[in-house]
Formats: sequence, C-alpha cells, structure tokens
Amino acid sequence: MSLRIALLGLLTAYGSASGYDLAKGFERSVAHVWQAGHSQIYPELAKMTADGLVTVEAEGARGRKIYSITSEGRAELRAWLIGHDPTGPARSEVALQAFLLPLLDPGEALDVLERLKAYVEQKLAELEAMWAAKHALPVPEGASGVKFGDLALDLGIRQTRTTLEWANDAMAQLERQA
Amino acid sequence: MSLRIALLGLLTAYGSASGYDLAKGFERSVAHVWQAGHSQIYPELAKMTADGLVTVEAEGARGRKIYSITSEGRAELRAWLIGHDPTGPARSEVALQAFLLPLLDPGEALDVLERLKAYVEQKLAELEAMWAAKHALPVPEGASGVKFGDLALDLGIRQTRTTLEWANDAMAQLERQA
DNA sequence: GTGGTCATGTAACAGGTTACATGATTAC
DNA sequence: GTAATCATGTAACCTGTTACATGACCAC
Repeated sequence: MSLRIALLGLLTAYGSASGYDLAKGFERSVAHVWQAGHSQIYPELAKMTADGLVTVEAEGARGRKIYSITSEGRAELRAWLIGHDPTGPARSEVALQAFLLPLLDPGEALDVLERLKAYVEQKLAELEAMWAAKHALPVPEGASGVKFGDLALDLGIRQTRTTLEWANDAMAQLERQA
Repeated sequence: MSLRIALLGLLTAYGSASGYDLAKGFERSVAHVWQAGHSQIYPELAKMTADGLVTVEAEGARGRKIYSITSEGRAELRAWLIGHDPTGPARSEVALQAFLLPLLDPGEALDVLERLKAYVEQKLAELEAMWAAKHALPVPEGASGVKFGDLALDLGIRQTRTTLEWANDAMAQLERQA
C-alpha cells in the first residue's frame, strides 16, 4: 500500500511525471523515508492505471509515458493520510545488532559501534546538507510556511542525531568496562 | 537473514527453547527491535536445522521440539554481529506520512499529528515500563555490566522520545499557521 | 559509430502476513 | 466435557530485491 501512496504523493508534488522521473524522485527527495526501484515502480503504475488512480496523460519520446493523478487517486491519497494508523511493525537491523551486542566481548562490541557511528555520521551529514540546500534559497512569494518534505527531513535529522548520541553513550559505557 | 540472526540470538540467551517459546520471546523481549510470527519461525527453524545451525535437542510433550544452537550457529551469529554493515534501507510509514502532511490543510494535519502523538506516547510508556521492570531487581552477582537487550531498549526509548518531541514541535509550527 | 543515459519492462527469488488446519494437554 | 492454551505446521498472497533484457536517443 505505502508504495502506492508514495507514488501518488510524488505525482501530486510533480503535477505529472513518467515512471522514470518517479524512480529518480525516490532517489532524491523521498530516499530517507521510502525507497523503491524501477522494477517495482513500473508494474505498480500499471496496476494503479487499471484501478483508475492515475492515467497516462501523454506518451513522449523513447516510449516515455507521462502519468498524472486522477481525482480518485487524490481521494485515495487523502483518505490514507487522514485515516492511516501508523501501527507499522518496528524492524530495525541496527537495533537488532544493538540488542545482541552484549554477546560479543567489550572490545569487539566497541569496533562494531565505531563502524556504526561512522555510518550514522555520514548519513547525518547528507541529511543536513539536504536541509541546507533546501533553505539556502529564499522562500518564494505565496509559498506556504512549511515546505514540502521539510517535516520528514527534520524528523530524519533528529532521529539520526539521537542514534549518534546513543552510539557515543554506549561506547563510553563499554569503555568503562573494557 | 536477520530473522535467522534474531533466532540464533534468542537461542543463545535462552540456552534452549522450542519454536513456541521463541515466538513468545519475539512478542516479549525483541518486539521493539524485530518481529516474526510463528508461521515464519517454524519453517525457518527447519531450514536452520538442515543447515546445521541449530539441532533438535529433545522432543517434549505435545510434539514440542526443543532446539539448541550448534557451534556452527554460534559462529554464524558472531560473524554477523562483527561483520554486518547496517546499510539497511530506511522505510518508515510515519516518516512517509510526515513527508506528505503538507498536502492536507493545517487543521487536518494537526488531527493526524494528534493521533500520532497519542500512539507514540503509549509506546514510550510501554518501553519505559519495560526498562523499569528490568531494573527494579538488583543486578545478580557476577553479571556483566550491561544487561542483555538494554542497549537496544535504551535506543528505542531515545528514538521514541525524539519522535514525540518532533510531533510537538511540528504541531506548534502548524498551529502558528492555522 | 560507439558509449552514456533515457526509458521501460519481465522473471526469479527472498522475506513477511494472513488465514487455514490440526491435535494434545490442562484447568474448571 | 468443554474451553483455553500449548504446539506445530501449510498455503495463498503481497512486497521487495537482483538480475536479465531491450531499444531509443544524444554527444562526441
């Protein structure tokens, strides 16, 4: 379901786009929130067309199909946004690794945390660069106060920072033991 | 892969256990980190037995099969813990909803955040209760400094708190606009 | 012309969820 | 005896990943 929603959302933001554009859109704007490759996107767009949520507005060069959202699609997106309860199953490889870390001896566990920290630091830098890039330009006239995607980016940055703080504290704790 | 690792980890912690016990273990200790139903666990244990990572140590009443980890299994678990890079694809329904929230008007968006906040508060209460329960008892003699699963629980609590703070700030921001 | 990137698709597989199905044991 | 819970399994389905495959167009 969520893939559909993400596609409808992007299509709303873009006005209209091809499957290829949407795949690029996933790499850029939504990558930290949701991911999908083209092999998942193309069949899904076909199904969504069959279900009347999107339509092929035009066909361009190189077989390019330009999709746009229908009013049914807009309704579906709206219903999900308003009605969806995020009971989403928590599944985190990082947390699983953290859970099992005490099975290693402190020195080894420190190495693992060190690598994790490096990874998280890099990710944080990427997200902060994204934020900076988005906010470098002045807000255009008539734009709404909250920019599209900003709330999610803020959440991502905060959570990444929290993970980093946790890793530092966990390392300090292990060092006291080692 | 991660399901295997989680099962090997629980089996290490428990010494030995049946599929049923492991399913219960998922509901309790690891639920905030990883999840799996019995319909996934039983076939996986069968495959792991075929691969030599676990063995059926004994068969009890009601067809109960008691598994224990083999040295091969311990090696696999260790290798994963030491060598696994957490490049895990980020996929979060909450973040997706946050991303698309500006598509609603501020009043509706506030309602969604209100519901999310209630959910997150409840989850935080559960995790904190778990922490309190674990730390109510004095640390047994000879136990290592960090209790099994504590690092992950700490991470979970911190991230849940961060999400809550974010929701509050996002609501305040939307209220200014409404 | 040839290498890159645009653009779409399919197929095989791995991981996960929901529903179906069955029987043994225990508590009342 | 009957309801709850222990205990295991299978089947259908959905989602997601990796790999394969193909052709159009553009820049050099």
